[in-house]
Amino acid sequence: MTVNGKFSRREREIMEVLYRRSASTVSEVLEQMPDPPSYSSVRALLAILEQKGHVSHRKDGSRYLYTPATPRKEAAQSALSQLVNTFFGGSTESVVATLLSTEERNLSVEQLNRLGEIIEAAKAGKDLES
Amino acid sequence: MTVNGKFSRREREIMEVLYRRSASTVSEVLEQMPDPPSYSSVRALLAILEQKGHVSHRKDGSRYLYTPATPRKEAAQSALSQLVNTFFGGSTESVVATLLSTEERNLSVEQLNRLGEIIEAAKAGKDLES
DNA sequence: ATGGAATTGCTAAAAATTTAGCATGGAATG
DNA sequence: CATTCCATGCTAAATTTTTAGCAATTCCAT
Repeated sequence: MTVNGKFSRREREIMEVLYRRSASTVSEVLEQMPDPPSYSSVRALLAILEQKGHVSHRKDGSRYLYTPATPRKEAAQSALSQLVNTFFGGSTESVVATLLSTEERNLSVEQLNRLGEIIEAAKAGKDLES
Repeated sequence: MTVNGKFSRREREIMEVLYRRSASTVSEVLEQMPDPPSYSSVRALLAILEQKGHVSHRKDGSRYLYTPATPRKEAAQSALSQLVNTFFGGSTESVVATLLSTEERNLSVEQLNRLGEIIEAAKAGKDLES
């Protein structure tokens, strides 16, 4: 819900940049934007986002560094559940399957092994509960 | 990129509903919307989305059934990569880890087993390549 | 058939988003 | 220093999004 919520198009674009890069200056945000607007626009949008409480800034010399107000981890979980629900009917399995099958993301054997371990660990955790 | 792209807030909300439910009438979309606008608005937005090529409609008796133009599977992959990149630095492992930790309580041992199998299968596929 | 309910086609207006640009102040450079 | 470059504070305007509502049409139950 966090990067979805009620953001406008540009607001969302900016939030995404901030989550990809963490603390960023206006110019940095601008550079990372697709179909980038003017410098002025980015500034205005950041100000709005700040006023709404989604972003905060601190001074770094003469310019500002902007960061998302809600921590990446939290936002990530929220965005992930949202996505699992809209596109995968809430099925974690489907997500993992898709994640592995997507060609671009061709995983090495080592990576696959680590994923296996993650799952084993989860199973182990499960056992403790019974 | 598909449910992100350049959608406005309402457009995005509507697309998400359509991906959750596939073919839907205007009223159905309306019902599923958070902080729902008027019936009129939904109709207008659907018309715009259609004109832009993001949804299509067919007649069902006297009303229209709307569906997303790009198939769910495709949109899902696209949205997933987008999310993996913005929040997880492109790391599939992190995503799986988060997926399991967020819903660990809800995943049964059987589900975990199936996930393990999915990974084993991917490994097997890998072997064939060498 | 007939009245009511639901749905679409349109058009116009309200609201929100997005953009532009001037004025100002600090930092860096020569 | 003086000048140039960047970055900010503001304000106003352009554009897009979002909403509202009337008229016409179809469907359904009475």
